[in-house]
Amino acid sequence: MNEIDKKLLDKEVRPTAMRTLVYQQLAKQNTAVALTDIELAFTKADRTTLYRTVKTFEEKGIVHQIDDGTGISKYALCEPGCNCEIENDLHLHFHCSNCDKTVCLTEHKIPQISLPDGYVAEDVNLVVKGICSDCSGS
Amino acid sequence: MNEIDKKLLDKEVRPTAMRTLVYQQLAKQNTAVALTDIELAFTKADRTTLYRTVKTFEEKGIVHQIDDGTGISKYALCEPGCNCEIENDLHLHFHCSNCDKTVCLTEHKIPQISLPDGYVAEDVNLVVKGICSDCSGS
DNA sequence: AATTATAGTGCAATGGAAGTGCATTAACTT
DNA sequence: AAGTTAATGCACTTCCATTGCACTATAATT
Repeated sequence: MNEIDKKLLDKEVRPTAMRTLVYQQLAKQNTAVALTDIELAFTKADRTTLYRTVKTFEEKGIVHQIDDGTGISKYALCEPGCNCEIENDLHLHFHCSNCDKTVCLTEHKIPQISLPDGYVAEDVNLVVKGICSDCSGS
Repeated sequence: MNEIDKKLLDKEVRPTAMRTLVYQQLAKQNTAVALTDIELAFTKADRTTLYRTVKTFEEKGIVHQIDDGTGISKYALCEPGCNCEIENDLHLHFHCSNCDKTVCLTEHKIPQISLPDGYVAEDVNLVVKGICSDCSGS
């Protein structure tokens, strides 16, 4: 059994051929990808399957969903350092308005936020928009 | 001429009847509203008109658009303290996962974010999700 | 090994929101 | 009042997310 299947099993996801391939594909990326991107990579598979595969991954904590403000959900593998479910360990995301790519800045943690009385925080989402290093040419 | 029309003119927006009404409606809210909400408040007006009205307001700095992660754009009037266009003066938003309302926490500014080399920030969006004061019952 | 149960996949269709083109109407200008 | 420009309403399109149902593959049971 390969590494990926072990990881899937570890997260209580049955490692089907499709799921292994999708995981592989996600692991290749250095940016967060939209469902459409995955679709393009697997022209033979159905969109619904990919959709549900990613949803399953998300529920089981294998990927995290990113809302970068484009209106299109992006997904990225949860890295070892990415404990999405643990508060105060959330990283921020950067969306480049030039190349339209979204990257996880895993090492950049979101600072503690103070809220007014009565507000209970459960999740924090921080997206910075601008020009990424590839596009700024520096 | 009433107060609202003065404000619209001040922002270089011609104060039509529709626009004045939409402004009025937005001023009534204490939460950010979706286009659908505005639509429901003006059943006689066309959705496109409301859509374009809000777009115009946004372009002219009368309202700001909020992406609270639900995938539906919300809008809220820019308050005197809300200088959306000026960087580092962005406030954060809170989305209640119980009542599904989004509020502007105008007094809570977003802290300065440090980015890796080559990244240029143009806009920052910070949304906290959780339970609002109305729903937490405290 | 055959049978049953469960989970995964593919196809088709729906729904919701955003956005566009064009004709009509209202509002300003001279 | 005539002409120009902006605003509005209607119809339509597009895009992504999501669901229902049938079919297939996988795992469990006998």
